[in-house]
Amino acid sequence: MKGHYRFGEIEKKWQRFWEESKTFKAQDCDDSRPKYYVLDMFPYPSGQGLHVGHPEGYTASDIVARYRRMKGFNVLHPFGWDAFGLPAEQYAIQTGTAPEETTQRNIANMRRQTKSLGFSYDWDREVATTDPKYFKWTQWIFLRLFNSYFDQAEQKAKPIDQLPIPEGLSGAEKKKYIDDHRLAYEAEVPVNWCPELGTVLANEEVIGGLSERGNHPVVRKPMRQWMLRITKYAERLLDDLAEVDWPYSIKKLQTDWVGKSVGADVDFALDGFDETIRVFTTRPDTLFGATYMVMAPEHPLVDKIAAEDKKEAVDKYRTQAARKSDLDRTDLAKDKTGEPIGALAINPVNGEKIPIWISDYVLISYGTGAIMAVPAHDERDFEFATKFNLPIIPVVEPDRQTALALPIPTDYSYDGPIGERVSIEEWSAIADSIIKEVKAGRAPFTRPVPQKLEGEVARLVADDSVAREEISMRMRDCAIISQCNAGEGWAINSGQFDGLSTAEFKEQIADWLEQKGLGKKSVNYKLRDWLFSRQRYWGEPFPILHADDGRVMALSEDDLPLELPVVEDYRPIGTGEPPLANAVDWVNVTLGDGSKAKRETNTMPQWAGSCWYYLRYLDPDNDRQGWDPEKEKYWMGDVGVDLYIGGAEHAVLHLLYSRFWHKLLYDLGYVSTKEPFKKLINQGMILGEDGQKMSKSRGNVVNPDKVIADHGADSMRLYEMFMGPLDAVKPWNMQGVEGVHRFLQKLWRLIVDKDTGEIDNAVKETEADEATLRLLNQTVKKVGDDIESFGFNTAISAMMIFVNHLTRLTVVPKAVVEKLVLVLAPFAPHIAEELWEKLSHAESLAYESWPEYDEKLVKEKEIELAVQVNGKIRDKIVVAAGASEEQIKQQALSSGKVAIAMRGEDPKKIIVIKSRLVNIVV
RNA sequence: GCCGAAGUGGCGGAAUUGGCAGACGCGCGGGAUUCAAAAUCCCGUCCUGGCAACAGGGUGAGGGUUCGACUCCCUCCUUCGGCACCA
Repeated sequence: MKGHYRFGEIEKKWQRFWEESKTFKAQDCDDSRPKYYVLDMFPYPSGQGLHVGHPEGYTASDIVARYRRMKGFNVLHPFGWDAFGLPAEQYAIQTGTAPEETTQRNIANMRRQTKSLGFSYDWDREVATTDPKYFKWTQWIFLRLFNSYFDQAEQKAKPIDQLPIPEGLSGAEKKKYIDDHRLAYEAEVPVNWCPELGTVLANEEVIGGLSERGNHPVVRKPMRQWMLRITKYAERLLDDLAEVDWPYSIKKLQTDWVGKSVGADVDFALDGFDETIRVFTTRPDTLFGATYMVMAPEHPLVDKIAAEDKKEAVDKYRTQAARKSDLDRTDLAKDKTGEPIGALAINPVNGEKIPIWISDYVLISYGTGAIMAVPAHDERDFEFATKFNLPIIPVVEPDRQTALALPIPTDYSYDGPIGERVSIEEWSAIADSIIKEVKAGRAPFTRPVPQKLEGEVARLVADDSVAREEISMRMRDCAIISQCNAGEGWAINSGQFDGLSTAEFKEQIADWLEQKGLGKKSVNYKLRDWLFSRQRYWGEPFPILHADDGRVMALSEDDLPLELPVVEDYRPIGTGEPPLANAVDWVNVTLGDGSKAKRETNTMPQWAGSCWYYLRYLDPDNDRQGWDPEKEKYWMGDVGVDLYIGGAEHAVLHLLYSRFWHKLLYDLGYVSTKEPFKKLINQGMILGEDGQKMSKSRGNVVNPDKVIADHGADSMRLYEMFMGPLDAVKPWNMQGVEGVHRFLQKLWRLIVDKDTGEIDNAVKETEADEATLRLLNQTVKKVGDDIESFGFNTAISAMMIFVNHLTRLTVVPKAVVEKLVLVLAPFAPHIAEELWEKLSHAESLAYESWPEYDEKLVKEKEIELAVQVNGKIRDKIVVAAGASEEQIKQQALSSGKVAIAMRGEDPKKIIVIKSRLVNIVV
């Protein structure tokens, strides 16, 4: 049976052909064609190999790449390996196998798997982040960070030698000043230290305060770390999101991660001390409601101002708080803890003395590490105040709708120095007095009535709506006090500011504070500087030397790459020093002047290599530069990477870090766009056949090698695209693979004679009939449109419909199947090439023009319209495509079924939607 | 708790963005072919009633807007993903 669809042979044949002919080699700087850069998020080469989730994104990007080539674009479609990573290091610790070796083996296997799917990558541009020829430039970019500072006024990075240095600094001060402005700097920051394992753990390796492996306790321990000043770019990272075409949800995630809040810094004087405490608040309009102050336990001023008799309690609380990991803190979020420190702050707006507490719900790392607490209008402060019986003063009156939604107070009371004591028992008395006032003729108010009061007083003022309103006005403070209201509204209890809206108040109080020298407008971000060092072996070494005299020196560019030393033992040494500290010969360096220095023994995190790989693809073999500026200009053009496809798990960190590095490179003139990735698409996760996440322990992992062996790469590609929308989470179904495989079989049999393997006799050089021609044009249009809008599943469906149509014909016009083969090619390239060859074309179809369609032939000649009577379909009519509204009306009314449904009544209105339906309203 | 996405046949999913709900595929039922099977082809397949023509119901639940709602608005429920005291 010569003519069977032998996908195995065909796929190998064409993969070899593409590889040998370098069919997909991208031409640098070819100005004769528009460029198109399609990028996949490169994978970590794991020992598990490829899983079926990988080819989903890769197939989608490959379809676009192949489609764009046929549309005449010069396409850059590269691939590579994010090859540094923990698993290889863990394997090294367990077995002694060098991570380099493991990594090479895994890359070889995954490269084989990736190639077996027939993706049109330009393999000549393959990169691996672990290759010294690659990480030389990762280190080079680090040096750019180290040797740059951020000019606040111009909002951009500049070379450090342009940093203006204040007059009169000593040599040491000057050096410190410079170091304090570098975008890469060293700092003592707390990390997850596991004494038992003698190592530092990543956050995800710590579960409930214990190490993931071995369940040993983990503590926060300050250690010297490299940090990157990403926070300097916070504003630009937010602003430039407007320039990119990304899913809304990803933009939102990034926005929230940066976490900009606008508010004011306010200085509170201390009773009995010269110092002031600065707080940051987004609600300066609630200053009059600040009834106490909270400082983070770690706040440096605490020691100084704590009262003698409180010191012991304060110390105790601090040690407790220090022992909590970040996780513990959040676990205990519900139950607030704290300790008064016996000092008073003075509220600058009204001179009230308010107590100062410490509590771990205030973070030292955000804002100023101290807050003014406004329990009436902040959930956390409210919780704290009710627990510790602190006063609550409402200073914002919610609008009517919000007030109505507030539950009625039950038994809340407090004994604070400010504000009145309120309890449910007193309500009747208050209500009585209100009613008296109302009867005395006070003006009406538009306030809601607390429901619980209604029963008691409604009787008295049954027919007096004015009274009801008045009562509710008087009760509002009770309602507000009993419940925290974080919303906006109008100022009350706020002196001369009463009556202002929240927005107006914020404006005015900021000016007022500034005038009095008590505060100013201020902006804060959640974003923190990037902890950029790891105590690991398998990562990029820092190109940094620590001289014995304390100087920190960068290697010169000529000394790059700084390669990893060969070591015997991949474990960290017990002190917490990274494994590189074991490599004594590597670590110790004699400088040109004979003095000694030690190399940095931390390594860079996995993010480093993936931050800029899209640039290395532009010029992967360049050993003089990270990339050639001309090539960068050509491929990155005005918009950067045209299409970037990858998993949503990188929505925040990878994309944010990449954007940060790109902006630095932009500031220094190495790249020509503000943003690296113009359009971003996330592929959704593929679940196992049981609808669960694929995992070895569940035994529901689908092996791509097996799918390809059983059904072929084309079927695999087609199925992954046919499953549903690219970004949806969807379960695998092996019978679905067979379904698309049958489609390819059907197409094959349509064109190839099963005995001879030649073109089937039914395929003839002949004119297509009208219906076939119309469907062909519709299919070509649909497939093209769907590729452009990433609707691959419906594109495949359209091709299936067309193939089903063709199989019913006795004679199949050759020109028609040729176009079909061309539109199928991006999806199932192997079978398409084979059929194209059988249709007697000597050249690969990879650069064949995408078929044109004729808009006139896409349109139907006759259209079936649904006829509704009062919105219910009663009949269908067929009209000519160009029929007028009047003609359609007449034809609709002449239907017998319609007449019955109308029951003899006259049409009140007839709605005609051309090419859709007619609705007769009676 | 907050934020984001999504709920459509037995299953994956379509629906020109307010206009014939269920395209296409899977599965299932029936038939053809075959000594038989696989493969292939044809017919059927949202639910209820009916031999049928047909009638009624139907897109997580309830309400609303509209001649007309899977699509827009309000309330609620469920699932998935992210964040976690950020003042």
